[in-house]
Amino acid sequence: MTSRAQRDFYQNDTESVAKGLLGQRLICVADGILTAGRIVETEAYLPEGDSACHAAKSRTARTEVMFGRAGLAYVYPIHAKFCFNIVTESEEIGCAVLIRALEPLLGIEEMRARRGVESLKRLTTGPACLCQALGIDRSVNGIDLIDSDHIWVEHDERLSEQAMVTTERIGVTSAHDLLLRFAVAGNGFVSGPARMR
DNA sequence: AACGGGATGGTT
DNA sequence: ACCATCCCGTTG
Repeated sequence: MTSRAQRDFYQNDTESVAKGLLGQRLICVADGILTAGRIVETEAYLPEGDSACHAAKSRTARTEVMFGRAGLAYVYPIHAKFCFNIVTESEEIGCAVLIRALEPLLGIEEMRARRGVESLKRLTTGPACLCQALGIDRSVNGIDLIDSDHIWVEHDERLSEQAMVTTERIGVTSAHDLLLRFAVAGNGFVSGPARMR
């Protein structure tokens, strides 16, 4: 049984969506090859009071999709790599959830080929790593996850609060006080202590 | 046109 | 701890 996440799932406050995405499956078809992983780590970027949110700084060509409808993919380049986000809340509100890590489920050999590494642990741990593994690039920006046959989210188990851990976000240089990183407690594919700053 | 700083990740 | 690498927003 499979059920794709619908618009109403994303049309929610960003923190709730970030938590709700934990345990769900991200499916991507790139170059005719399907890869998938279980979402185990996310971060929320809020429309208000969050100086680390791209949309909070400026509404430009880069961040325009963040102001679009919930369920759109927001892919931005950084350091010659890409990060994958899902837009949340309402149109004209700039916010999104960053997907930071997956547990590989399908297409693992293709992930290895794309990543150029053998280690299962290193395939999809880290936002740019999972993009490379799934074949997510600039062309994914703006795709609607609700009706795309290229990339979407399927519901799996809904995690309890006790099954999650909450921490500060990784790599941000402002808004350190906000606890907006969520991960599956004890999951080995969550980006590790070495990256906790 | 020039400049500087990343929501990174791999290496030393 | 360092830095490769490049895009984007800002400034001049």
